[in-house]
Amino acid sequence: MGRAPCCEKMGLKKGPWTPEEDKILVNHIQSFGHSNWRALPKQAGLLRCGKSCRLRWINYLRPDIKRGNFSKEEEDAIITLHEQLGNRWSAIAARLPGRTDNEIKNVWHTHLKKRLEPTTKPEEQHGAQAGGAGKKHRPKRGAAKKTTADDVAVVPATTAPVSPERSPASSSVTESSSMTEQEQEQGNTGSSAGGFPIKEESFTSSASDAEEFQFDDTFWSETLSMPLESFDVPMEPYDALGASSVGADGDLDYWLGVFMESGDVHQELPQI
DNA sequence: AAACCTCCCAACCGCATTGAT
DNA sequence: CATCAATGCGGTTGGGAGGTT
Repeated sequence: MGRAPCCEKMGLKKGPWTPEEDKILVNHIQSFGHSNWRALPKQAGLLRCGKSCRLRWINYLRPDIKRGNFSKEEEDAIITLHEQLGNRWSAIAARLPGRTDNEIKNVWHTHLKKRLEPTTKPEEQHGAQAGGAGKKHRPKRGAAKKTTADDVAVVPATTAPVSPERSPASSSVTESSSMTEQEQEQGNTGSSAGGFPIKEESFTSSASDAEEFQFDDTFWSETLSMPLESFDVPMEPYDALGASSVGADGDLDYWLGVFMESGDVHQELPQI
């Protein structure tokens, strides 16, 4: 129904986020949580709409996001999950800790989909015709661009438990109304995390703004073990990943290490 | 060495759903 | 019960970067 007016208001900025904006947003969420996305930009002093802030946070700034290329296991998991869930990216993302629906969606459309294309499976992989511009068979650019960690840092157990189960009965695809209880919990009712198991679980036990605050606060203080005031100092997570998407290698390793140690990641894995 | 082509990622848009009043 | 407001989700697009010719 009443659709949010969103960025139609004049003066609201659009387009790529600057490191400065990222900093402001992270700092604000870190301090006050994100109970109200609509009001958040005003409170934080950002010339963005709440929707944009939310997207930026969920897809990029959240500390529990795993960046870098997808491992083979993750890709396989996505394929399997997609067979079961269809294009319900948020539901798929809920089963891949650290991955966002947007990211998964991108990966799917960029290569997984092609890979599965029945008729042209191997050919396409080799680049339809090795001749021509011959661009298709080149190694993933992401690998060069991000050089990350990906294969190295990817949480090993991440995808292992993911695939097979999920009540066969519910495996029909694309039914928006035939969600399983699990999905409903994870995908839809996710108060604010929009299908992120890590956060979700943390929140479901409480589900109040206060809790969200606690989560963020706790998380940041634990992982960064640095006071908020020191925020002037460039923070690895978003700073390094900032608008230019500079290599996140170190960051990824760093965060993964932190999560592994804290046990947060593993707790979420056996989700299926 | 330059130009062209393709790919990938981040962000936006609009609709659907849910919750509150 | 109906309406409004806010959030969540999926589809689509634009810009930047890298590779090949």
